[in-house]
Amino acid sequence: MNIRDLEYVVAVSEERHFGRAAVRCHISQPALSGQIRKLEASLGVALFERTNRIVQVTPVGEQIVAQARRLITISDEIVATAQNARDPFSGQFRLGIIPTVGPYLSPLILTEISRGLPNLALTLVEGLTPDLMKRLANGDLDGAILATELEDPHLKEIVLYDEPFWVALSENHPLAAHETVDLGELSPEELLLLADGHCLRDQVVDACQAKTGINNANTRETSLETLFALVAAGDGVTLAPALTNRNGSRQSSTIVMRRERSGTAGRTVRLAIRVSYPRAELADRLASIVRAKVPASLVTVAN
Amino acid sequence: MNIRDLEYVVAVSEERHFGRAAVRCHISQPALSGQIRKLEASLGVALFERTNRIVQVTPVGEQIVAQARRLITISDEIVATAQNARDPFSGQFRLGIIPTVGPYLSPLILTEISRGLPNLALTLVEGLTPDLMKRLANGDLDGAILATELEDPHLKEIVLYDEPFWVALSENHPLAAHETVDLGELSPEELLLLADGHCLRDQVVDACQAKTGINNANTRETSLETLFALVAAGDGVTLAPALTNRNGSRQSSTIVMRRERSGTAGRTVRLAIRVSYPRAELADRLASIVRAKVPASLVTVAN
DNA sequence: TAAAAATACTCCATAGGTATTTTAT
DNA sequence: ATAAAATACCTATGGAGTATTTTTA
Repeated sequence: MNIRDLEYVVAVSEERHFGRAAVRCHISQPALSGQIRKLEASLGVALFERTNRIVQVTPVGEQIVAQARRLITISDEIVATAQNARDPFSGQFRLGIIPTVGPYLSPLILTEISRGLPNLALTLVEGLTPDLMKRLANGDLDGAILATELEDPHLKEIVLYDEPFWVALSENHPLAAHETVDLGELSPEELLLLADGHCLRDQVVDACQAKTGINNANTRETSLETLFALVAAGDGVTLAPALTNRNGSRQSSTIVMRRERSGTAGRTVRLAIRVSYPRAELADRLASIVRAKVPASLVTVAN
Repeated sequence: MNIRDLEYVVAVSEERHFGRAAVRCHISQPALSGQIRKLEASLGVALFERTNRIVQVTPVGEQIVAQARRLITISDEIVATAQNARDPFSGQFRLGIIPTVGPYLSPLILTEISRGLPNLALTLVEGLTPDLMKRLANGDLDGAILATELEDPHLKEIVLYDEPFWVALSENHPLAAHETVDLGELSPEELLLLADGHCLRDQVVDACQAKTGINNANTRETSLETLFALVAAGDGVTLAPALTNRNGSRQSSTIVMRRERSGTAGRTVRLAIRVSYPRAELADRLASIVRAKVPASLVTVAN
């Protein structure tokens, strides 16, 4: 057996196609077929059932793919450990980030990261929470910026900041005249929500205690940016995380944001990493940069 | 990187000697040196600091050795998964067993195991609890029969049976005349104990509530068998697990065993395996054989 | 018949061997 | 002086390539 062979197995199990898996592994299809075949022979079990049209993973195959993923993650972590020893702040870091944080946080921190960590190759990956968590646990990502609790015991979090929700209104909306808005003053019908899968959707529904009365009519399958455009157009209102605040910006003069009166609605943004991730020092450093660069007027920084 | 290379690293870290590590890995010393050297080059860090007299593991080396151990365990588990799929009851099983269980349980089960699982290559390894737990977690063992709680979250247990403690006395001892013995009737001075490290020692001390009054004078650095010889010779008394019972045996006519009156003193014997161990069916089968073969007159079988 | 995996073969990188040298105590 | 790791050099296994064939939906 061989770590590379196991990577081939994982690739075939994901692609369900020897040719595409071979491309992904940067080898030829016959080489991949041969290695898989030899591994199956040495293990004495068939990992895949293939015809010329379809590749299926056998039940044992599924088990071994899962074990192979764990093994490959450790193998990557050995490389990360070595990298960390050579220079804790160099090498690669693949950072996942959810869509309701990414566009607002990235511009605040990227300059300082490339200034403060010039030898770090940071790769940003935007995705929804469940996908990012899976990829983080898989070893596909080194860290992820999320806004929900981590149930997975293999993951741990570094809290970054608490981010209140503001009410986003058209400037023509009657409530726009007030300094603050009570969530009770919003009608469930006018509340616009992101699609399922966005943690922000659930958090906004929670905050408005609007479990009843919410239906598909409230949902827009778009980004937060597009939702703002709809709000500006008078299509409705929404709750938005503080970092999206654009009061006073020229581009969006028809939208205004008002503080939520109770000050309790909000979310906690954190950096999630695997508990076994060996570069704790680097993760802490990235967290510090975020905490330093996020405006204290809008969010409450941790620690 | 390479799984075999990582095995070499673990071997060198344990032997602290390239020559001996090479023997253990069944390769020549130059081959081992070369592979380690190449791995260090590819990782960019020194794993070992060697002079011609001494080999030391660097701090990064220690981290990587720990990761390598985990990786190798998964690699072995992949093989076990395949073995399990081919035939759940064949292949190898390395079973640890503590010294106060081994000699009494083994003869009861080995025949049935080789009869019921003819294709299983069972290897018995006798050792003290902490050593067996470490080796089990390391992947050195596939299972271990222990009599203490498992704190390690990577391990889980299959309860085998509850085994009461009996009082072992010389036949000339005054209490030998009674059917049962109250632990309060034993004087702390005459109580003989195994050495530290045997879980039975602590359990006996607990059962006798004899924390005070126990000192080195009670301790004999021997096996339970030798302790019985001392008891037979009138050197003292001890508490012994039920399966050691030899009332009526010819060889040891001068020792008698009496039930402990309250019936509460005892221990739970269990089969410990890693939670990630893939051959649960095999472990369960081994546990069933133990439960079936252990005399219900002496112990309380689980489930 | 067409797409995909398997087979046949060739090549070369590298793991591992033996013989020897270097090094530090 | 000696034990042990490093170096030099050689061999052979096996991983990966290209060209081609087989297979089945």
